[in-house]
Amino acid sequence: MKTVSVTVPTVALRAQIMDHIVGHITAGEWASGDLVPAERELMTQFGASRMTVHNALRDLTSRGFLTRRKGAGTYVAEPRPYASHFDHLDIIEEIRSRGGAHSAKIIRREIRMPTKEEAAEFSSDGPLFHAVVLHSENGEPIELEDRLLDPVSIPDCVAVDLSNRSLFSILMLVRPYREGSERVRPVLLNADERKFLGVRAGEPALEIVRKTWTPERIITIARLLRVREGACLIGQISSGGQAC
Amino acid sequence: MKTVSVTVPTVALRAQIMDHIVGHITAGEWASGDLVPAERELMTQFGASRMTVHNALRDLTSRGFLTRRKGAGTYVAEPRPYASHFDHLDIIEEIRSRGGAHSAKIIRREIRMPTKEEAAEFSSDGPLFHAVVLHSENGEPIELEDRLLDPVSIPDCVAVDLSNRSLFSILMLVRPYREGSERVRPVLLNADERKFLGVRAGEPALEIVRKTWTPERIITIARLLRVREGACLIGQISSGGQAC
DNA sequence: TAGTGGTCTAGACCACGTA
DNA sequence: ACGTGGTCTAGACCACTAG
Repeated sequence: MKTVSVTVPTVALRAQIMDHIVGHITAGEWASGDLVPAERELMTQFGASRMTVHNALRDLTSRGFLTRRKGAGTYVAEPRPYASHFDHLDIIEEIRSRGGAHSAKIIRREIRMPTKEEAAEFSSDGPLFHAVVLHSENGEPIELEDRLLDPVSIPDCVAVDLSNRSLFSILMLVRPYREGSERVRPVLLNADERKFLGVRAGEPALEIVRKTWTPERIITIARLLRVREGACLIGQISSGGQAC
Repeated sequence: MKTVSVTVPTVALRAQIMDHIVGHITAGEWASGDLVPAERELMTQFGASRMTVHNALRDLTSRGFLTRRKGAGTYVAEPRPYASHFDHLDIIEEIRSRGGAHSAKIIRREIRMPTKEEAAEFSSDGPLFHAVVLHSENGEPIELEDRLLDPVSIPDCVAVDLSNRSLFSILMLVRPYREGSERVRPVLLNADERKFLGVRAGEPALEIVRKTWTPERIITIARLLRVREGACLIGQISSGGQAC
């Protein structure tokens, strides 16, 4: 006889408890508002300590599957409303992920004084960096980027090479963990825009207006006009789980 | 002398540790890839037990602020690429949130056999529920909804009152915790579509094609044509934290 | 080998809600 | 009064990584 050491595929107790509960929810056996077994009950059911059970339930709560009320109990959460998710906010990344070749042409790049409206948007009378860049995929223009930037955020923004890196990705490096808003709508292009983008009148275009800010101030406002492949946005829809 | 009992605003130790770390990250003092103090070090720094420190770090890891490697250490995570979020996938909710009055007109509602392409999409030769609904806000049409639905998901879908509830919200009730994909692009409308929506030729429209499924099968495919207020989508941009 | 994170236990005290 | 979740401790054993 010989003793052989075997790697037992141990599944963490916490994960077992979480799977057990999520399983019942997604299977529809436990509906929204239903009471979930109490911590002390799950302890005996799984032979786990209270800490383990509690951490499993806390995790599921932060993911949006459960709601808990001190003194009352643990309940299956209401499914949160659906939301759609779009990645690839950076046109250069988007093109690369499709396997295309990106090129950019700088149409304008200057530091100038803001108009009254712009000064109000940025809550500042200081000069603004204004860039207009035409992005192309495999030689075909797909996005016209018109961007205003508070130079305070990127002091050397005038020196930046706009053709290889997008201003967007540079902002991400300098100022991660920010927030913003986005407005998407279909528009008709004017003659200048059509000329730059190389499309004929009547060709539908997508306008994306994006504002991003730090807790203190607006950093940048971008107006993106997209045509051809660029005018098509692909997103994912999700709900229920996940804290977003 | 009298002893007065005071409610001390105790901040949970775990939260203190989390705030401490997130603070250093968002302030830019700890950059991506930097090593974060080890659990045993934070224990002495905060006078906390290892469980408390560990749970704080695990929480921040699940939120995307940190990455951890067993045997190596805890590091500040790379900021994840930006993503934008759109709520209000339900046109009726969207209109209500604007304070508008919703009305709907059923243009088509039938159960019919699928075309070859549709059968392939649904991986089923069974009959499909096909509905076309025109949604209006304050009397003005803003969305033309063309929806195919696998009747298996909602057996009594033919009986549903489409004017007060959207099929979307009903699906949410019956089948929460699903996923889907969404494609958004600007389009030109044909004569029929313009007639229904009451817009003139050349008016830009937004097309949204949405597919949602359970782990097993596709439930529904919807093609939404949006004009006027409906053609404008407002979303939020976020990055850095949060596990999505 | 020393240090790291991953996991778990057994017990404790507290605040809260229900009855 | 009792059961619930919220929080924390002080230990323990393990697997992994690095020098």
